[in-house]
Amino acid sequence: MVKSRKSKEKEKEEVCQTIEIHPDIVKKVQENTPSEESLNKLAEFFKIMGDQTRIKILYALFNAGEMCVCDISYVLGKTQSAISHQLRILRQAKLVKFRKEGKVVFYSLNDEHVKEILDVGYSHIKEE
Amino acid sequence: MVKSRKSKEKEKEEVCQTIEIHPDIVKKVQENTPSEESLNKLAEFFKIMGDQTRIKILYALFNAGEMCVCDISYVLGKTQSAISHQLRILRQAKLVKFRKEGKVVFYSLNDEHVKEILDVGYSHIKEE
DNA sequence: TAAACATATGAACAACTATTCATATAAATT
DNA sequence: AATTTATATGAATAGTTGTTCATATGTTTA
Repeated sequence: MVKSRKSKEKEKEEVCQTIEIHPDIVKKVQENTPSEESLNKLAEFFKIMGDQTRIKILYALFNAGEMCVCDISYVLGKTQSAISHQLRILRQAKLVKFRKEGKVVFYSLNDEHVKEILDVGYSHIKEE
Repeated sequence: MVKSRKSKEKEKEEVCQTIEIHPDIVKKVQENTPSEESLNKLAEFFKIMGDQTRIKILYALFNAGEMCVCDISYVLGKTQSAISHQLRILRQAKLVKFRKEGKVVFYSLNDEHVKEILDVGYSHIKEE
């Protein structure tokens, strides 16, 4: 069912004419791609990192080590409510952990990866 | 203006009573945080990674090396239009590059970082 | 040059999300 | 016990985003 348009080059047959696709490429891609569930989780993870407020919270926690909600609100210039809502999301994603001391709740990064990912992202946006 | 509630431990004064914050912590965070512009770009970058379709495209390109739009559509089971729209976003973010050969447009990853970031993200979601 | 094809794109719509506002909970202070 | 303080959370809203549909662009083939 596959019609290769050109075979000048050996591996260049993945052309897509009349809705027919070269099966080798398709197979290769399908085999090496993580499961649907993993891809879901991965997208979900990046989605959580993809918000300015949350990025700022993560950077603040990295620099301070540990901060209470009120401090974060002050530093970021956002309402306590907005910060609390975002902290809940970060908590559920297990990107931050917390510790209660009386009324005050201290948040900190939960994971070595978080800074690592921020760094890789940073070096990407800083390149050119 | 700052009232430290407790000084049992030296560095634990970042408590936030009556809207007053310990200035040392605030200063430290403010000095070490990337510029507003960088944080914007960073959030924007992660936002782009935070979509299942786009993640799948990136994985497919990584595995195949190079793919035309129609191939991608077929592998991901999405319409050509949906894929084209997402490719435009990936293009604008410089995550993919393209090469035209007649009618066909071949896309590939533009950046070493892309796979690196996918990997770091993957190892995060695979941990527990 | 007309038809077929691969890709791109604008508009519309539905789904999602971040913030605000009001209020709840829970701990500390008076 | 009542008040103050720190944080959490539900509901409402405004803004954003991904997909679909229709169509445009540009290339190849007949």
